Amino acid sequence: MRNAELARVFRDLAAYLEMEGVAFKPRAYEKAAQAIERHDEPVADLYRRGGARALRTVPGVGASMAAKLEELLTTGRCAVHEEYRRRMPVDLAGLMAIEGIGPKAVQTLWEALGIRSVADLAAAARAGRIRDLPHFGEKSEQKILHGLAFVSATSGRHLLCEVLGPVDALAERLGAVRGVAQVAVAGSVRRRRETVGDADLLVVARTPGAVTKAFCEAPDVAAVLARGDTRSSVRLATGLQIDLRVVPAASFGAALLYFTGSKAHNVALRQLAIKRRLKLNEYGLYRGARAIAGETEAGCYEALGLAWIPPELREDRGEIEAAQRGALPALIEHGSLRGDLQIQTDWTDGADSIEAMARAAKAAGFEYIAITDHTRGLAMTGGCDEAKLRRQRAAIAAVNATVAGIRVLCGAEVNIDRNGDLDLDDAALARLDLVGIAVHSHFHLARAEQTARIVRAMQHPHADVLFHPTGRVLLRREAYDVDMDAIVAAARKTGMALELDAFPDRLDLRDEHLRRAVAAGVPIVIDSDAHAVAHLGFGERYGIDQARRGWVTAADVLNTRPIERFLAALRRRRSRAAVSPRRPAAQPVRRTAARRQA
DNA sequence: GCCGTTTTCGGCCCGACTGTTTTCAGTCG
Repeated sequence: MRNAELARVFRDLAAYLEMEGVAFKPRAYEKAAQAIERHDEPVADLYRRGGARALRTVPGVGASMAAKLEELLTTGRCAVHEEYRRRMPVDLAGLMAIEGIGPKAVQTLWEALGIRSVADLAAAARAGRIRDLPHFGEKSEQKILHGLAFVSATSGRHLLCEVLGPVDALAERLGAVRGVAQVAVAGSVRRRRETVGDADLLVVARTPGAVTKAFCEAPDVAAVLARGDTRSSVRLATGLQIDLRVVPAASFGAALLYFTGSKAHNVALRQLAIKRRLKLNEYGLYRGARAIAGETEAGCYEALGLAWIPPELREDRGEIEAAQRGALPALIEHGSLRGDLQIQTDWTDGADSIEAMARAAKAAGFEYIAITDHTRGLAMTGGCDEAKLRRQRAAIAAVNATVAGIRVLCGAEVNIDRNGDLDLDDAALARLDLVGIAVHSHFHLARAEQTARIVRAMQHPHADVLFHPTGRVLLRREAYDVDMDAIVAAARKTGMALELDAFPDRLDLRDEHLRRAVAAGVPIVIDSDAHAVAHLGFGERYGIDQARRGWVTAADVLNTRPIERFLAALRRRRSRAAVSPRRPAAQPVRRTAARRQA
């Protein structure tokens, strides 16, 4: 059993206990579920090595939970969980994924209307049967319908991070088949879109039958949707559809171009070809009946008078014109990051210690990191107040003294309150090497108010970086309504950096916002938002991809710089901010006023 | 149910919002 499956059982138990009104236990199960999910190695391996005693080394797992884990790992079942499920056989995770629905709502919906699934809920809401339930009303019903619409609009799509592994594994499997000359991943996966609907693989092979067989009979395949010599299609157990195309070597480049897309990019390229009295399709670039390119992508671009365009840019957002002018950006490369500036530890809601994070970051090749635990406004994480930060400063100094080869900076992820004030006093902020500021509450303010609140926080002279600027969670929560042009303008004016939070379900900023920011000359930082040692690679793995989609170069990113140059940039920003006029007091903002600010 | 540099028993999870209510329950971060 994988960690994610074990965690899921514990999450269910937390929800069932919550329904019973049991105190404290739900939180305990929730915490343990999180620890299991984040645990570096499979908990199953831990058990194999050290038995039930070893299970108790997972934080939040004591005797009772270790026994349940042991039962799950040895029998694949948990009697308590099954008993709950027998009494209330509902899709807990699915229903609770809808915004505004928690354990108690699930219970009411089940007991009053027999709702078991998201589909049941949709039917009941559309029939107007929700509004008459106790503690529900017309507005709750509307909210559920809205939540359902959001879930269905995103369903069928997958996070890039969940797709890369299985797709690469399948590509590797095909590459090992005799007679296969080339394998490539195409489609939106190659363009590194943050979410993908399906994946495309391209193969050049002398023996299409053998490749097709290896593809359709791969271990993860749940269903074969189509099976032919040039095109096959399967669905994995995760629901992801993967298409395979077998193409001749002479057409490989043209096919790769065609199947990488985007559609808009392809249309623009074909129009360009027509202007030159050429024809571009998935088999090649043709003048009359004669192919003048097709074997390689670069050859196709060249014959169209273009430099080769990196896949991340192929969205028809000006990349073709830039390629014509020879003005494509020198995109940031993997391996460019020297620092990671958003890291949570076990001082708040992270899983690992400062020292463990420092050692892991050093091993990953970082030269510096900033510890940025939450502040007191985020009470649920045990957020730091001024005194706790003073103690942490001493702990960080101790780590700097013992761990050589990496510099650990004192920072914080400081909460922005409703008025745009920060929840630490100025003296404490001034002592920090790096002040990240972030919104964690009041997501549903009107656009003008939300924007004004964040802009006001950005004007604080001690603030260095705006963390996860839009607050979105991919496939789960929309970004809050904020005027990004106003945020970019404020960053430009204050010299503040905007973060690309590379946690794979955030990727916040998104591509277009990154592009606007760098066009305005706003510095970017790319962070992992690590809550555990295993997360430290996120910046490198997902952040760089996303940054490339945003036309970002290494020079735009502060944490590509060596530590001294990085710190110098922060100092320049702070001295600049210190002489700028006092921030206006918080006051109700009219829509027009916010627009002028932009 | 877990945990321990005040504790092996007694704390943990708190504040704000929303929608449903006329004083509160549920959800969220």
